Amino acid sequence: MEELLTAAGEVFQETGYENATTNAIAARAGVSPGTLYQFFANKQAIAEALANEYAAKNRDVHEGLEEIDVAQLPLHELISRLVIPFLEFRRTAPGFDALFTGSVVSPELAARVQGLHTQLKHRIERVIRVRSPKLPAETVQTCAETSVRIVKGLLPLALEGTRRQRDAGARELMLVLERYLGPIDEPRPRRNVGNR
Amino acid sequence: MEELLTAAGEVFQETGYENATTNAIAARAGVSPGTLYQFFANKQAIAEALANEYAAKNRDVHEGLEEIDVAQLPLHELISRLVIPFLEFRRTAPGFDALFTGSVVSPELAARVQGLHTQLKHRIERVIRVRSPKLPAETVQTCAETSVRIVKGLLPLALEGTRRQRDAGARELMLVLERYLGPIDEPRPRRNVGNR
Amino acid sequence: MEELLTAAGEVFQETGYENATTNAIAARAGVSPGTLYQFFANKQAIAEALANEYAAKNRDVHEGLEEIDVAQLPLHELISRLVIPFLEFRRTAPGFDALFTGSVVSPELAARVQGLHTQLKHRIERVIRVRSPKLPAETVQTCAETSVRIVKGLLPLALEGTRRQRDAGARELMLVLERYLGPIDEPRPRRNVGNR
Amino acid sequence: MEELLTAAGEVFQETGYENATTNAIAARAGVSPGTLYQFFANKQAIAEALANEYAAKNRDVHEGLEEIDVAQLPLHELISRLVIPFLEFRRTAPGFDALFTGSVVSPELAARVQGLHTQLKHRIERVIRVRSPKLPAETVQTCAETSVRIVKGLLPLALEGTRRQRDAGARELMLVLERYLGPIDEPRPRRNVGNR
DNA sequence: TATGAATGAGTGTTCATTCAT
DNA sequence: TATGAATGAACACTCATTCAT
Repeated sequence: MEELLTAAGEVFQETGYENATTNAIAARAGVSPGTLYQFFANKQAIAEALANEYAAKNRDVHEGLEEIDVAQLPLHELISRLVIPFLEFRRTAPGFDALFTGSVVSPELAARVQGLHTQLKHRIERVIRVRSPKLPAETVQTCAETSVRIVKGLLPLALEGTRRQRDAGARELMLVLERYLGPIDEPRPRRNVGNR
Repeated sequence: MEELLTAAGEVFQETGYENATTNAIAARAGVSPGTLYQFFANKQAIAEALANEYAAKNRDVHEGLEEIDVAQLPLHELISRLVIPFLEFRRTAPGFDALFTGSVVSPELAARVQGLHTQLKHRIERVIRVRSPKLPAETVQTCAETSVRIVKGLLPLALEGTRRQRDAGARELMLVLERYLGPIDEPRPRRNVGNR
Repeated sequence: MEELLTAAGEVFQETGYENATTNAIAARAGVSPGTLYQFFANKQAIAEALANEYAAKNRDVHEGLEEIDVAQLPLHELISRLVIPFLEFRRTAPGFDALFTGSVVSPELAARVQGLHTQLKHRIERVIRVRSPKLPAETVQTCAETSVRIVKGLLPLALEGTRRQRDAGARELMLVLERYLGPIDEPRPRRNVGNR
Repeated sequence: MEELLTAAGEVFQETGYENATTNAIAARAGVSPGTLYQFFANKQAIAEALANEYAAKNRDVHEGLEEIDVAQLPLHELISRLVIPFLEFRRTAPGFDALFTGSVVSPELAARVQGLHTQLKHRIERVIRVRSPKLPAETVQTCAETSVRIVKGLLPLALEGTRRQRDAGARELMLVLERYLGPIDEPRPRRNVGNR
């Protein structure tokens, strides 16, 4: 039930995964606890389903980004085009952080949540490979992993506080990425630009 | 009791703050639950004491760093001297992360834990001010805050996995910091070096 | 749940409020502890609900007593009509005394329990005012308060022991009240009796 | 240790027997819990010893009352001479009521406490026998028992509240006793009084 | 299918009691 | 003898989960 996942996301955000009660989630969704357990085997399954939903949403986040843009956009702008939609997605995914940064949850849930991390990392790997094709595979992986960690670490800055603070946070996040990735970035110049 | 805090750190690390039981902590420390409650008023107090202990340890971490080094060392080396002792400290502080990234804890505990963040931020602010005295105060603060977040985000990379992975993680962390801070860094050259 | 209050009354009677355990009450009622807590917020709430129930029962105890009887019945008989139903009620209110004479309970519970005392006192005040309308208000209050205390003090005599002992106790209680209230009692003779 | 019993009396008064903790009693007496347990086998034993002490004190309370006074004093005055010293004693026996009216304590403690009741009853029986020697033994016992209960019931009125309230309470207590015992009282007039 | 009352194991915490010093 | 740190059984209360309806 979509209602249930939405409710779960809200409750997770408010109280954290551990402190969230299944009864509270059911109540928030306007159903009885029994109903909840007809859709989800247990509390953990709710979190897993939520993580899956977020992963799916997340997958669609960069759909608008054409291959050619990835290759030719200046790094600064490319990062904008990557980061801003991601932040937008995060703003609509309550409870994401509660799962993402939650306390030591069970291994299965951790793995599921890790999926979001991996998903993001793969996307960044692809971008780097396109722009810097000569980079050794291992370096690409490291850079992608590091980039994801940077995003994770700076995310709160870009999501919390006033509008102004959030904007500053987002800019800071993009700045860090730009400075970190700049040295390994070798964008191919647009041909028509090169002509002139 | 030091034993109890150690035990608490371990249990927090293993299960997270919420899932840790006071009886488990007591058992780990080899005492009865009653004994635990002679030292700490309640579960939260244990976490607060632990956070305090970590803060104290953390304060001592950079004692060996002379003012003159802060001013004159090449950025790369300065970062080493800052990050490596910090990583060392973190390796001896089990449960630090369970508190640092724990789910929604009580405001008091959150404040106490936040103290660790602030402590680190202040240290970095001082360093930046010494090296780049012309930087506006606000920029200094932003850079420090961002640096702390970078550290937080990349820390797991430098603490988990095999020896080799951890070393690579630590190098990556330092690399990000160097690239991020490099553009604003204006170290004064050593005079005697300049003379020759 | 009525079952639970009954069980609570019994357990309170047997062990006193302080020593009664919520688990024991639940077990006596044939339910699990969790169920108990769906009806009552905490142990104290059980006692309060029980006191309320007793207060409600107690209110109904003298319904059959007509105003005209209060005014005209000989004192001896009036006291019978007041005391005997009250004793009857007490016999069906296990745990009443455990609350009434319980050790230092919380203020709220004490107040609730005090309500039973006050209720009884008000009833007696009304009776005295009807029969001795010239008595100063303060005297009425004092007499009522004293009467309640007498009842409280002699109640065990009328409720414990063999049938014979209880009957004797009840008579003794009524005797004390009669002798205490006799001197201030000025019943109006029935008119038709007086006329002839 | 006298200190310990005094402390126990105070703590019992403040919190009731059940809620009193042995540690609190020891602390109040300025000794360690271990020391307490060298004088008393357990918490109950403290209460028993306290009851014993009170019983001993209580025994001495009416020492000043000569046989001849008992026989010849007007009832009103005799009651004064009995009640007032008793009230005085109660005022110096903190915790007496906590035991006397405490929740359902263990049978042994109840018996010990009952001793105080019995002691008082015997004293009243003797008084009644002296003044009304023709009364059947059973009646004497009943009257004594009832008198004790009256005292118990009205005691709070004579011990609590302001000075004025306590005095009024004491008077009311004596009034009830006088009215109750008056009808069975047959004091022998003083001979020398008859001469004049 | 949806309900929601019922469950009961498990939690944080207390306190009468002990015993090594 | 006096200590007081340590004990651990027991309590009030919670909540993920079940199942008769």
